[in-house]
Amino acid sequence: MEFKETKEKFIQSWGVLGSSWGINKTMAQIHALLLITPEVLSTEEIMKELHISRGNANMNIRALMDWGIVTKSFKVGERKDFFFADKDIWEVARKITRERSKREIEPVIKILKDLKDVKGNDIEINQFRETVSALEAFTSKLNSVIDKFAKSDEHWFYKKLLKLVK
Amino acid sequence: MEFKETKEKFIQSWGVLGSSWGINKTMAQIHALLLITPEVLSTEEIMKELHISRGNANMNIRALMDWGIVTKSFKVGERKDFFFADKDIWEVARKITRERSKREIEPVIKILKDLKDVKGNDIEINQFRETVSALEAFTSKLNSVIDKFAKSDEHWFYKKLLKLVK
DNA sequence: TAGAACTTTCAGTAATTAATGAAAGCTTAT
DNA sequence: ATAAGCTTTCATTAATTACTGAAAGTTCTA
Repeated sequence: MEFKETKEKFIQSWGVLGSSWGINKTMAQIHALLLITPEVLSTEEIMKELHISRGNANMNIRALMDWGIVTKSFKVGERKDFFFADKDIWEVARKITRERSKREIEPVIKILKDLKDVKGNDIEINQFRETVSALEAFTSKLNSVIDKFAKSDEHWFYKKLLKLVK
Repeated sequence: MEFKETKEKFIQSWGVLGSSWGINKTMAQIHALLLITPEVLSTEEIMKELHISRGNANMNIRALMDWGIVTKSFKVGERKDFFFADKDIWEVARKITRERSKREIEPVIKILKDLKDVKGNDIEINQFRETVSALEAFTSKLNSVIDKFAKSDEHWFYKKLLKLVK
């Protein structure tokens, strides 16, 4: 297989994985492209490589910067912006994890905490309270693991993981 | 707040959480409804409660059964199917985790394993190989943790988690 | 302060994904 | 064998989500 095809297959696959995890396809593809590119890339270059429009490129590059996994950089004598991705996969995983927890899990925990205070003694309400409490307990626990992960350094977590899987 | 509203808010929130994790809204809502309902429900009842069509209800109930988190049951003297959800949240989490790993993570690992064998010595190809290897290592590790989790009983994993977070 | 080089926005459009409901398919009872 | 009661399918339609590209905005240079 040609390197060009290999590269395309990788970008493509990463896009598919992204969409099934709620990250939009183009965002995942731009990230994939930057991950495997040793130098920085301009918006133009990203547009050309992925055959996407300026607006689309701009929006998704910004989203990647918001997530903290892509950084803007400059070249002397050039006015254009250039971009590169953090190549440390653990760091990337930590940032994504943290960001998604903040956006998706934390608001749900907040709602669950409220809802489990519902008053009443019907069998229906009891079942409700029990389920919501169990979900809240689970989700909070999960979130605290995520938080720990997000703040950890690679070696600490890696050691722990090894123990866990052993 | 009325119990009815509380219930609706819960179903609604669970639907939102579901969509951001690649599980379709209705599927998550039916699951939420069954989780908080002490008795079994028929397709009709689910349709009425969530204001959805017969086809939609049927498709998503089947998906929930495929995932192994909802079960069909019968009532003596009735021909209709009834459904209930497994109320054990840990068990549900295990099944979802396992299912998603199988559908989404494992195929990607397979592709990454192939791609990292790309031949060549350009700086570009070296960066590619390095990134893909790192992703593969990370994803495989993650998957083995998931697998361990999926096979574990609650107490084993809970104890491990406690240690991890401590 | 004019205009070139570049970035951002956003209304309109396209693509994707989910939902509907009528029809076809089963199953059971007589 | 048939019809009632129920489930499943799937072509059509609706809703959602993502993308485009032209125009407006910004920044830098001279």
